[in-house]
Amino acid sequence: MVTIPARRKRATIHDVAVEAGVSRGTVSRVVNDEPYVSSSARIAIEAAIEKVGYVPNNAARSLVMQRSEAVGFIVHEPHSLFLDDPNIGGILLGANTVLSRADYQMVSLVIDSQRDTDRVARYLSGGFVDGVVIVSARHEDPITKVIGKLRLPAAFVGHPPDLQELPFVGIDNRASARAITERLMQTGRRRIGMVAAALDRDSGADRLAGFTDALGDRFDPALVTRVPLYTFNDGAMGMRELLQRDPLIDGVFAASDAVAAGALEALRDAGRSVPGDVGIVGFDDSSWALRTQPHLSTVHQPAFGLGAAAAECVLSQLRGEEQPTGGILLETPIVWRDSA
Amino acid sequence: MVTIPARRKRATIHDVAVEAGVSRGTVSRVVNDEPYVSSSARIAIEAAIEKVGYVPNNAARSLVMQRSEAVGFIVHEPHSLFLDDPNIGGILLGANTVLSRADYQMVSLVIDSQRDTDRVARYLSGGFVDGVVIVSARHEDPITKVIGKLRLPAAFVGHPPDLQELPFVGIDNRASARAITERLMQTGRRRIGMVAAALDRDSGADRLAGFTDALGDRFDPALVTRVPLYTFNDGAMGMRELLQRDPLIDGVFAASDAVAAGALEALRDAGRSVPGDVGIVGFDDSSWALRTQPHLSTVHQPAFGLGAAAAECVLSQLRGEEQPTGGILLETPIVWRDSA
DNA sequence: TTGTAAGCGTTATCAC
DNA sequence: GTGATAACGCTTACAA
Repeated sequence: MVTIPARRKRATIHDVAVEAGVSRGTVSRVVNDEPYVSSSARIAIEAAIEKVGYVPNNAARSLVMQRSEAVGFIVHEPHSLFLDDPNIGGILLGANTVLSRADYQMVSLVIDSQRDTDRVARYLSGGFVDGVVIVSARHEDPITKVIGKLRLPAAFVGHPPDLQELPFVGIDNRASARAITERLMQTGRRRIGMVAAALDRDSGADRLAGFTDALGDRFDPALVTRVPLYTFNDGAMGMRELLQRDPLIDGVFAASDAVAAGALEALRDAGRSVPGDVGIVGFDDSSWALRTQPHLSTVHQPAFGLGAAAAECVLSQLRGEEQPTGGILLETPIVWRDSA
Repeated sequence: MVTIPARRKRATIHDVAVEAGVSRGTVSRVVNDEPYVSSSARIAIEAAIEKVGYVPNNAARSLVMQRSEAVGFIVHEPHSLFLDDPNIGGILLGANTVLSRADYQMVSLVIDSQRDTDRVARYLSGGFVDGVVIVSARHEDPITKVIGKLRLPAAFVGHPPDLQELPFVGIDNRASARAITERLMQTGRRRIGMVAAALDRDSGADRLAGFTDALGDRFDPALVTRVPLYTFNDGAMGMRELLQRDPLIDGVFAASDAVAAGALEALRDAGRSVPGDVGIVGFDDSSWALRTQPHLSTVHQPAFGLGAAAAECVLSQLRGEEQPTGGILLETPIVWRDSA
C-alpha cells in the first residue's frame, strides 16, 4: 500500500502576479491573450505561470463569465441498446466534431437510471453547460422539462415526443420506409411482410406507417410482427413468427439493420435462402449492414450528419441567431446491396 | 423564423432570501438540507424557491467547495474504432453505474483530434472534474501528463503505456491468450495460426505473446499475420493472407471477436467450413461473438466490471483512502461455443 | 500599458 | 435558529 500525497494547493492568478511582480489584472490579460500588455510584462508573466504551475480555474471563470464553453450531449438509452445502437456513436462523433471546431467542450451525460435523470437535470440546471444536444428523449422527460424551464439552448436528435416547439434534426422515417418498401416491391416480391420494432417510439411507428403506405391495398396486417426493441434477438424472434404465419413469405422489411440481421439468422435456420427465396431490407445502414451475409440493402441514416446538425443548431442559438421553426430533416439515400 | 427569447436572468439565493424574508445563510441551509432550520422558515423558503424558480449555480458552489462532484470519463479512440469497439459501451456503463450510486456525475469526454486533446487537457485542469477514468491512453499523452501534474485522482482502464505508477484496472491479456490457445490445441488442431492485431498496443502485443507461449515448440512464425486494427476488415484481410501462406491451416486464434468475424468471412469465401475444416477462437466475448455463424468460442472480457472497478478506484482516491500499488486484474473466463 | 476594486453566487464561520 | 460577512479565483470597467 502507498498513500497518495494530498493534492497540493493549486496556484492562482494571485500567485502568478506576485511571482511576476505585476497585478492580477495584467496576468488575466496575458492568460486570455488580450492586447495592451507590454512584452516585458508578458514575458515575465509567462515565466511565472510556468514556474508556479498555474492553470486557470474554470469554475471561477465560468462564475464570472456566466458561461462554461461546454455543451452537453445527453444519451438516454436503455442499457442494452446503448451497447448495440450503431447510430449513437456516429451522432456523438458528428456533434463532437462541430463543437470542437467552435472550441466548445462536449460533455456526454448518459442516463441509465432514475437517479441519473435527476442528477443530470441538476447538472444542466447548474450552469455547467451552455447548451445541450439530446438523443432519444423520453416522453414527459424531466430533462426536457428542465431545458424548457431554463430556456437552455437545445437541439434534439430525433423527434421530441412532446414540446414540439423545440428545435430538432432528424430524418423522415415514414417517407424513407415507404421508399425502401417500394423498392423491394419492384423486385417482384409477392408476399411482403415486416418485422416492426420499437413501436412506442416515433421512429418505430413511422417506419411501420411508411411500410403500410407503400403497400396500399396489398397491405396484410397478418404479415407484420411487432417486437419491442431494435435488436438482433428481437429480429430473429419476429422473423420466426412471420415464417410461422406465412411460410411462403418472400419479402421482408426489417425495422432496422440489427433486426434484419436477426431475421437473416431465423431465415437461415429455417433453410430459406436470401435473396433467392426471400428478399430482405433493413434500415440504418449501420455496421451491421456489411457484417451480414449477404450484405443488406438498407436506408442510409446520416448519423454523423445528424449529430453535426444538432450541434450547429445549438451553436447558432448560443450566438443568439434566429432559429428556423420546426425541425431539420436530413436526406436518407437508399443503398442497395445483395439482400434483396 | 422565430426569435428565441433571451434567457432570463436566473434567480439567485439572494432573490430567494428577499422573497422569503430571511438571510442567504438560511436559504443555503435549506437548499443543502442541513439541520437547525425552523420549520416555518423552511416552508417559507421552499415556497420562495418555487416562486422565483431558483436553481443553485454549480459554478459558484464548486468555486467555494473546491470540488465539482463530477468525474471525467475519457475515451481516446480513432474515429472508426470508437464506432465499433464493443467494450467501450460496457466500460462506460460500468463506470457510470458506480459513480451514479455515489452521486457523482460522470461526464464523458471524447478525444478525436489534436484540438480535442488540448481542450480536454484544459477542461481537466480547470477543476470541472474531481477525478477521471481513462480508456485507452496513448503513449506520451498530454492528458496523462496533465493528470500527473495536477495529481488528479485517476484510474486507467487497460495498462497505461508510461507512468506505470498510476492505478489501473485491466485483464491479463497474455495469460488469457495462452489459455484459449491451449484450449484450441486440445481440440486436436495440428496447424494453428493467429491473426494478430494492434501490435502497437499492449493488449495486441500481449495476446500474441500468450499465443506463442501456448504453442511453445510448435510455434511457427509463418503462421502469424499482423494487421493494424481490431476490425472486421482487418480480420478478413489477415485470414486471407494466412490461408495463402498455408492452405492446410486448421486452427486460428483471432486477436479479437471482430477480427474473428472477419476471418470467418474470409474462410467462408475460401470454402472452408467452421468448425469442420478449421477451428477459430476470438477474444472479448463482445456482441460479435453471437452474431457470427457459428457463434464464437472466445475469452470473456468483463467490460462492465472494468469500468466499475476503475470508477471505484477513483472514488476511493477521492475519499482519501490508501491505494494498492500496481493494477487490478480482473478474471477472464473462457466461453466455449461452436466455432472451435 | 497597468493597477484597483467591484462583483459573479455560493458556503462557512462567527456572533447574536 | 438566524443573520452578517469573509472567502473562493476570476474578469472587467475605471482610474491612473
